[in-house]
Amino acid sequence: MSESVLPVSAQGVAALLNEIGQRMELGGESPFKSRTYFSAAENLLAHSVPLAQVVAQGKLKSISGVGEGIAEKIIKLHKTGTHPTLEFLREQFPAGVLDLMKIPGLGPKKAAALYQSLKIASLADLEAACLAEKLAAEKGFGAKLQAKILESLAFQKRNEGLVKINVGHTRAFASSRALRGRHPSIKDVIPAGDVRRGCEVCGPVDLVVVMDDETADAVLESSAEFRVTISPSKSLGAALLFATGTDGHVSTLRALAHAKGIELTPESMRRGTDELPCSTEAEIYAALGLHFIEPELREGRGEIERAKLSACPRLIEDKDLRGILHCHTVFSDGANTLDEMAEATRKLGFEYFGVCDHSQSAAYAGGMRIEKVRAQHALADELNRGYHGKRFRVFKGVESDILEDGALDYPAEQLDAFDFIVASVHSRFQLDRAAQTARIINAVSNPHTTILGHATGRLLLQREPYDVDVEAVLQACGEHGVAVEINADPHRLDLDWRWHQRALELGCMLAINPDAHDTAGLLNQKWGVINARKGGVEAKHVLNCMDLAGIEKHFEKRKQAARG
DNA sequence: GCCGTTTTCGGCCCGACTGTTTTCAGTCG
Repeated sequence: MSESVLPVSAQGVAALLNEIGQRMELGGESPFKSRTYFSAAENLLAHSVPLAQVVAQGKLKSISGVGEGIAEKIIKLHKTGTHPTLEFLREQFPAGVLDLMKIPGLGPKKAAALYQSLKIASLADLEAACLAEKLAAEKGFGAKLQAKILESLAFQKRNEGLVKINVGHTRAFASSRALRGRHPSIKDVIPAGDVRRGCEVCGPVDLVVVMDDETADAVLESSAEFRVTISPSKSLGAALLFATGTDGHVSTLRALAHAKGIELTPESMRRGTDELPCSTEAEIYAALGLHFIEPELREGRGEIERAKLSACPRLIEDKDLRGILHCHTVFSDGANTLDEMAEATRKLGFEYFGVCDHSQSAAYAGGMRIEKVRAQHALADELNRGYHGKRFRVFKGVESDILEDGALDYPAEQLDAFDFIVASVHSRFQLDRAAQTARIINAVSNPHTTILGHATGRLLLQREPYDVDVEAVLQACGEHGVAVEINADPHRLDLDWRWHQRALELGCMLAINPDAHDTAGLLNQKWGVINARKGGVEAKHVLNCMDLAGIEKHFEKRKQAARG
């Protein structure tokens, strides 16, 4: 390592502040103190001015949650990548103890206790202790927790090597940029595989390197997290097709080709000794008598049979979205104000912004009591007066908790004051299937409900969906005219794309919602669009592809119906 | 550690569940 360190980015500094906070928790510091570090990190990330500029201008303390002490730490972390306080804390616990806290059921107290009593300093240590039944014998632990930990370690193992779509994309495009400079004969590097198919979780990076100089192959080697296919331009279509997959899709295509006397390989397409053109995938599908199949649909789920009969639908694209619904602000657990969020949305070219802060039961997320709702509505009215004539509107929404019995979180007269309502489950995940299903059906049967939020509650690679009869819920949404959310947060992407077609068959509209907690989160929309494409969704199926006039009418119609 | 003052220290987001206890601490959302 060289002495001169590049300034650490805001993201890097935020990660280090979070580490300080976590280590303070482990050390038993006041939870208020560690929480300050977490919120400073969050607000630093949400701050619109570049960190280097804020530091240079001495304006760190203008960031909420940053005072004298944390400002000094941010400066040192930014300039050197560390801080004496952090180094001191790092001496108390090995890094592996932080990993323990990622296991559900293990918080800072329990993680610290396990390190101190059993010297558990990694997930491997933890697993060994559980298998040896040592954990259950510890004070404060028991057989149930031990079993739950083993289960979640197994869950992690199943998902080993997988990353969420946003990380997958960053990785693939960064490696592709890096490779491009590697050799002068490289013409292009195209991410394929899971990334190109728009999968919600991605395995190793697949790249197709386009180069016509075959002697240069040796400069590129595949590895465990990296698979490279080298292809000349003339057979790029074939190479891309094979590298994109899935195996199921490709093997069905090959069988189809075989039946037509065509041999299809990653290097070529031939009929007997005749080379057929395959520089694009379109040429290959055409030669096989198929309409072109978009990469997102190539999952071996009947798409080839459908492509024999008709062209694939014009899948939704980013530009089809006209507005944004379901976002948070400082009125609950968001980091930006309502006007910052609305203005950022308008600048992205959208026609409307639907604010949906948490409802009163979500106390942990700063859920709004009725007085706070009134204040937000007054502010929204004021902003809308300012937007008059600018073809932009703020809609007064709310993300209402679905209570245990399926009721929404405000009395009916209050519900009536909102323009629209996203109803979501945030508690009681462990209800049995029948109760959970009945609860959600009850919520979507409420005439005030406009959209069902994150229908299954899954957190990708972190938490399984709650046990619910999705078919029955979608059927109820269809019957009651409730749109089903495709939550575009890359941690969720819920409703799962495998259910999208069924939802449409049952008469549901879909809504692609970013669930943004700051202005940067508005860009989540792109993951939602990719996911919807994977589900075969078209713009006409999506609520927020309606223009401003259209959605005003939709909300108004539902409100009239709710008033009966 | 920050914040906002009833300007110098007390409050900070809190209620419910879960598994462990044997009356509650820790975790979670």
